[in-house]
Amino acid sequence: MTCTLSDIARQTGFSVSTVSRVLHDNSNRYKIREETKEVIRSVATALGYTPNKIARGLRLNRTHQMGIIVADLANPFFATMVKSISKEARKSGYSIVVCDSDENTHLEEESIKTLMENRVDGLLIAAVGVEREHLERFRSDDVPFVFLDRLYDDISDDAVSVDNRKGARDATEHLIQNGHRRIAILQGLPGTYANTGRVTGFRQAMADAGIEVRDQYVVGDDFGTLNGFLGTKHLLRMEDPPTAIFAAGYLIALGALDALREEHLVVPRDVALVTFDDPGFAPHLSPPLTAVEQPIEQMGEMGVKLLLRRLRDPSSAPRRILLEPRLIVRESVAPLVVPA
Amino acid sequence: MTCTLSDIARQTGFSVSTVSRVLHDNSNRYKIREETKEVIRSVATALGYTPNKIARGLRLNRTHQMGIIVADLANPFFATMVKSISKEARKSGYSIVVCDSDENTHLEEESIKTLMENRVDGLLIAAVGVEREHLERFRSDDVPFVFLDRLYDDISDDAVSVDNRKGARDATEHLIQNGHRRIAILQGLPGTYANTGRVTGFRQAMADAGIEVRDQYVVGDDFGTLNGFLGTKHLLRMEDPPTAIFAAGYLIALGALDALREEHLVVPRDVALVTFDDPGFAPHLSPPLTAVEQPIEQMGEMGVKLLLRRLRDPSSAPRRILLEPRLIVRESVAPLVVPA
DNA sequence: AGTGGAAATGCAAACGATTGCATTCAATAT
DNA sequence: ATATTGAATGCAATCGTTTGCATTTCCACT
Repeated sequence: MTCTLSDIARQTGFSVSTVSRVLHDNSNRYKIREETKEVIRSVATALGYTPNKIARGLRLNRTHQMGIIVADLANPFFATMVKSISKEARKSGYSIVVCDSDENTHLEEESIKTLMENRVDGLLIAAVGVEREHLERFRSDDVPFVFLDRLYDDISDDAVSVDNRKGARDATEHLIQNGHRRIAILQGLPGTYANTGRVTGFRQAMADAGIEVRDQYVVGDDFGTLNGFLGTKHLLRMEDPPTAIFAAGYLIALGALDALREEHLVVPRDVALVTFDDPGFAPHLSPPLTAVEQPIEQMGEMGVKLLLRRLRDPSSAPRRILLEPRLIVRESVAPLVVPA
Repeated sequence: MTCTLSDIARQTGFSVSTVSRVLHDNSNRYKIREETKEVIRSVATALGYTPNKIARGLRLNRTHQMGIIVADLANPFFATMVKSISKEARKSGYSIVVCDSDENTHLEEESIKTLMENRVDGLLIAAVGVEREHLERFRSDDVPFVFLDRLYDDISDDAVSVDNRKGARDATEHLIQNGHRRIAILQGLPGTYANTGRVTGFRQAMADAGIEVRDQYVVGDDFGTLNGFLGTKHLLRMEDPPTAIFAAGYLIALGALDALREEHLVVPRDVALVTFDDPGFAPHLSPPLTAVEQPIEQMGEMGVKLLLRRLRDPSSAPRRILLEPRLIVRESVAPLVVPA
């Protein structure tokens, strides 16, 4: 039996308007006698009044909900991101409606449609990232989008991501500084924002050090574990195998680790390994994995802030923010020992 | 410029009622001429009509949103659960509003309040699980609760969890069958539903095998990594250290692994290790970890189903479902070799 | 021709809030 | 005494739907 403003009005003898003003309007535009405020407030708590955001949303055209779409909630990366979004959104009185697109463009489109029907005030989206036509179709000035993690180069919305190039460069330089020259990269899905950045950073670091990157040292085509496993096996079978490997994602690194163990190679003694992305369990692997940590929480937080800013000031210029990742050195890279 | 039913009505010359019936009512209670249906539908798509669920929610007193509260979204366990909830909910046209209580009773209460204000149709909650008074306070027949994973023994709502006792028994029996007698348990937070069940299962298995469990073999007080680390260190310092360890959660197991490595003990040669909970990376640890896998997806799915059933039929008897976990044998347990 | 009934559609109230524009009343100023 | 003012409150429209109850039209049947 939820109670409404008019229930309180009836009980107190005041009008619905007055009750509404006492309970919800904190701008001091209306003068209400202290005494009546008290009466109304006490009756409200007595009846257990819970404001109806649905009704308010209809009237004000603001639901105080934001929509979130991520490509895979079961991925700790996105889960952590959603957690930080939730925390930041709550601070401003927003709730989040979460959708999982399951790395599927069609479900992504469905999700957008649903969120639009729910009249969310804005949308944070970590897009699947291959196609984008369906995104354009829903762009409207009414409901702002903020892109997270997975960007499109020429998109004109607010966006937050991580400097993939920088992270990859740092990781690669770390290998180079440890004396490695024959360095391979296990890449993710070609054409995606993340992969392109990471491969580019890798190449830059190699070029800066004056090392040629051999074509056969660039292997893989997917961010999954199996790809890391197969890619590593492939590398190890070469007549001139690499002494160090840079994995473009943590699942890839797990696959690499499996392959190396299966070949009875010890990390870092026989092969050095660095990975992009630093999942929580990385310190507990053996050896603890050297990894590029992404500022995930910060990304979620910034995303919410950008969205809130746009809701306040819809005409402000869109911003694109690149956060800095950080190389965390643990024990999976050792100086190269040159065979005597 | 979102378009409404009345925009379509104006364009087509029909009344709002008729437009509404064509676009949303698929019960054949009203007869509408085929021809007018077509006209209305085509104008609707031409104008890009998006139904306003807020308005509809107000009228029908149904938002088609369900609220989810989990204790920690960054925990892969809950992330996976939310993912499966999202999938199952979408099938029935429901969206999910997600809150993270951060293992904090006060935030949990706040979350419930927010979700109530949002007028979600029902609530799925993986509770923090120590206190419960705040939960009772919000119990109402209007908004049904379904408890997930973390239950209270005497609660009268629908609930789904996992058979912790059975899982712990299976794990312990596996150790016993491998010849172990001196078996320790690293427990989680005492007093929580999960911990109690797991400890009980452990004790049952030991009792059934006629092995006495020594008090000093039951250590720990928290589900975190540090607790696993410290607990293991403690066990290893004993004059009569255990030959096998059962960890009540995966973070505990990670800590145990760290401690064992630090002591230069090799799993499973020197110490056997089983854990409750089977995170995705368990197969990639060295050694691959033998673990009790929980049917997480199924739990989310069942939770949604229970909630939907109750929404359809509010007076049906509450059900409490216990799902079966499954021991996955990998390589962290070996037969005990008795020193000659 | 009159009646009954079905088919097709419209009217208007309701859901619970917000808010511009009255209205009432008392106090102060002229 | 009257006009002016401001404080305190109420009226009623509005947001976009849904739906019970008309209403209109038309056809079939006696």
